[in-house]
Amino acid sequence: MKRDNDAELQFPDNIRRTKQREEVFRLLAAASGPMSAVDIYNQLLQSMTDGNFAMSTVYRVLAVFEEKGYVIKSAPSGSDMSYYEWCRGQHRHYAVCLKCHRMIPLKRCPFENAALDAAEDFTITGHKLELYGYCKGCSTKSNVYK
Amino acid sequence: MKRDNDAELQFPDNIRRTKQREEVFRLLAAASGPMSAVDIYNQLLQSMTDGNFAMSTVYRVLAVFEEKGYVIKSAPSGSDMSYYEWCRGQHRHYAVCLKCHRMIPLKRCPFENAALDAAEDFTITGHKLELYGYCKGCSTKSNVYK
DNA sequence: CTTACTGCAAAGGATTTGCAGACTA
DNA sequence: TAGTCTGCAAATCCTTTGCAGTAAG
Repeated sequence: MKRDNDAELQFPDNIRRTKQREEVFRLLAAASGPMSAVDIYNQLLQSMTDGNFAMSTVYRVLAVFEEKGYVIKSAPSGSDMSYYEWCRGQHRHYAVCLKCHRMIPLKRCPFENAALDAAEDFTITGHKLELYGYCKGCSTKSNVYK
Repeated sequence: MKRDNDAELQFPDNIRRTKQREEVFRLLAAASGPMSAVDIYNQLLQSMTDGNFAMSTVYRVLAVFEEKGYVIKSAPSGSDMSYYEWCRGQHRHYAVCLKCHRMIPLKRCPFENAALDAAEDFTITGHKLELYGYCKGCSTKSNVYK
């Protein structure tokens, strides 16, 4: 059931392998949604009982992955930091919970190949869609603010 | 032709009037698209020949406007700062130029009231859509990167 | 062995906050 | 006048960068 995401993902072979990069890759490959640099850093601190990890290394590794096109970086409204996701071929869209900030992937892109009569004189190369609201857990807790 | 945006916009009467707030309001009301706090600050420095304006005041005024629901704050991908727009009733979507970062408003929301079979167990309260690409001026300059 | 990568610490840029004085209602 | 708002400067938070040591190919 999780074969689509797990089994096929491999560390890219046009990037120098280091322990740090492999660790970041492993986390992103196993993640179900985008992670922040801090998320990654904290998880690495736990799993890495040996050497130390620097926050700056996380950012640098992510920058390399993004530059090579293996990682997508995004900054949802409401949160003031960036989130990173391993690129699994086709783009993804998310429903972002206004309370816990979890990003829940949509099952498909609501646009597909529909011709958008968007702005004139504009060459569209991509798009980003986020739905905002409350996830199952948060919507039942009733303390919905703003 | 510009009546829709200009003539009807008025300073909200449930907010204390100060010169600074009126100035920020005036700029946002006259703007054709979202402005950053720095944009606002710079324009204010020019028009305000008398007193001084503090960057922090701009942020505080914007925060009040947003809190009261008069201003929408957004953070497009590619830029690392937020943009603010006076809320004109219905929400807007934008085409964001990857080069000059201009945000060009779309003529209509591509969703309208279509039922999105989005994520299950998720209560949608809003959404955000951005198209990325190149505006007329930038696409003809051919130096398209990334 | 050479070049690229990492950890550490310090720097940067956008945004926020503490505080005393200024202004609105 | 009472309470809110502002300017200034310092502080935060996330992210980036300089530098010297370390590891990959």
